[in-house]
Amino acid sequence: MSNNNIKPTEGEMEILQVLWQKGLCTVREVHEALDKKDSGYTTTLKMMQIMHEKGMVERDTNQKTHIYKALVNQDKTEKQLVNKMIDNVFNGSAARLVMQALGNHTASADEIEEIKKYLEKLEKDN
Amino acid sequence: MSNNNIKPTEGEMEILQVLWQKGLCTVREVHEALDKKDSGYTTTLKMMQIMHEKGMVERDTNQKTHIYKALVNQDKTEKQLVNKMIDNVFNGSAARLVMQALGNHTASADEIEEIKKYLEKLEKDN
DNA sequence: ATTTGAATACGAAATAATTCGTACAACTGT
DNA sequence: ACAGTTGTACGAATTATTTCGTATTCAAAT
Repeated sequence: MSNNNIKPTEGEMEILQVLWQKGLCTVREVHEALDKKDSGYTTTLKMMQIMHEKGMVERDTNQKTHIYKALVNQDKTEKQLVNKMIDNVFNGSAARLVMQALGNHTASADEIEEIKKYLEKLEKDN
Repeated sequence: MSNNNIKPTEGEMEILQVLWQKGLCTVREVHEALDKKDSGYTTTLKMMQIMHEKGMVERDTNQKTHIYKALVNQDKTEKQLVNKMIDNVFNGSAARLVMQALGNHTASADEIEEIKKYLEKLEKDN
């Protein structure tokens, strides 16, 4: 129960996405990765500053151009969001979420194989 | 591409949840199903009125006590939200979402069986 | 008929999230 | 040294969402 009951906003999630993927980033790198034609550079800057205040990211301010890094844990955050969706949208049924996810965004044959393996492993562990 | 690019808010989702499950509902029924000690009856009422303006629900106003019914499609909405999460949180990988969902909210043995069947069906259809 | 309770309508406050303008600081190249 | 460019800081406007107070309507029970 340690620290985070963090609930990133949608905009924050987009930024975290980039930080998780790239590790260390300047604001500009993040902004470009998001290539939002709809919102300006200072918007991204501001959001990252707010995330810093909230303790979601840390930054190195030794250089003029600051370097940001995610502090919130990716796996934990993903779990949180998925759980929330399961409760919130699928009335607690993980299975329903899974089927919706697969029926949908059609997973490739490889992905399906991978998932099957995963399921077998889960069954063994019970 | 017909009508909805609806993006229900979190509060709206909670209400839709109830409507989908029960079919027809009064405001009070919805409010009670949500048993939020934190927000009052008129809040739920107002939200449902707004949802009506947005065309997410319809209502029968023949009686004093209005009867609401969801207009947005459950399956479609779920798909939308799941897709969004896949893109937004799992960089496009449905498989990653699935594993997160399973590893997590541990699905029962029955659920796992069900999912396996589903996967086999998917494979045949390719 | 009058009171009481349960409903809706509606405006507006409170809160949260996003967006941006503008000022100023630091580096770059001339 | 100075102009131009790129960066951060920060307040404030905008927009979205949630919440509620208050007025009013309707129906039922006294």
